[in-house]
Amino acid sequence: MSDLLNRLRGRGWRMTAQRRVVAEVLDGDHMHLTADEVHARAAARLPEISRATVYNTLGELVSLGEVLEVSTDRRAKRYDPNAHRPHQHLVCAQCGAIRDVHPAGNPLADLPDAERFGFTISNVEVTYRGICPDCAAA
Amino acid sequence: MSDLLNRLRGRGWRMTAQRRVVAEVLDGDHMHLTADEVHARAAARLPEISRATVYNTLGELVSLGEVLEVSTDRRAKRYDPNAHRPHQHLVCAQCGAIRDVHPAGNPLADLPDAERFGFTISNVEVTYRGICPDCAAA
DNA sequence: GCCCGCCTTGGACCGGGTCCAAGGCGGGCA
DNA sequence: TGCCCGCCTTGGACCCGGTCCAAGGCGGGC
Repeated sequence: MSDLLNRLRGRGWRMTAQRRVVAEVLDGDHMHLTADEVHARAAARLPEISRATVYNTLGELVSLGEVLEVSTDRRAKRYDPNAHRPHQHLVCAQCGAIRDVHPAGNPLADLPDAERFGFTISNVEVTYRGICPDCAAA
Repeated sequence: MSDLLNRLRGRGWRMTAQRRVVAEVLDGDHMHLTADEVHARAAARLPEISRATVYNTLGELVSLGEVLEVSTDRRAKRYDPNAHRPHQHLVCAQCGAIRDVHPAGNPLADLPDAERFGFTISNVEVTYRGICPDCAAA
């Protein structure tokens, strides 16, 4: 559980109360929180923590590859702690709920050479959109 | 060429100089312009046109299904006049260039039932990211 | 236990986008 | 052809997520 903290320490992170709290919020339950939601949860434990620090820390976690940034809409970015198994996202068009999903096969394989226009492709993002069971029932 | 204008008239659009100019800018060359770029090109022909009108008109074209909104980054939305043939996007991670691409097969087919969590999926967006030949050469 | 320099802070700022009330003008009808 | 209704346009204020900055705080190696 504090594997994450250990990895971070191992990478030379100066361990501050603020960083620990942010890392723990993300590691705690695997949701797709916005920066503001992370800030709110962190502030519940460490009331003085500032918005800027949360943004800084999230940015560092992203560039260390410990957390993924997800932009499924044009509202706030969301942070996905599930960075170690490749996956895509399924989003409810109505309530915005997000689920990690694992499509079969490699989505890159679907793009013929003639459609690559000489690009060196490194990454594919797939977003499935639809209505979740809860919204369908309502 | 003014097929677009005819369709819009047919749908009860009140045809104003502003709307005509915005529609023509988009219809003119098939790029992926931002709202501000559309505004700049429209203003070259109709200097008094306001930003608000460009946003309104783009929004209407999108909801009429004549233009697609593309959000490949967290900067400005882009508007894709190629709304009548389904396609995905290939984006240069360095310069931001965007190309329409047509993957083989239906990307939806790759998502097993067990990974759909009861959602009714209506739409899939795929973004391929990489380096374009120009940036690779530089 | 000290001290260097990385981290945190809060508040200003930014950019894309939306909203609004007031006035303009398209186009159906006579 | 001309009038008039009501849809469209305008510019400027506002919103929201995010970034930047200078000053002070504190982690942790020695």
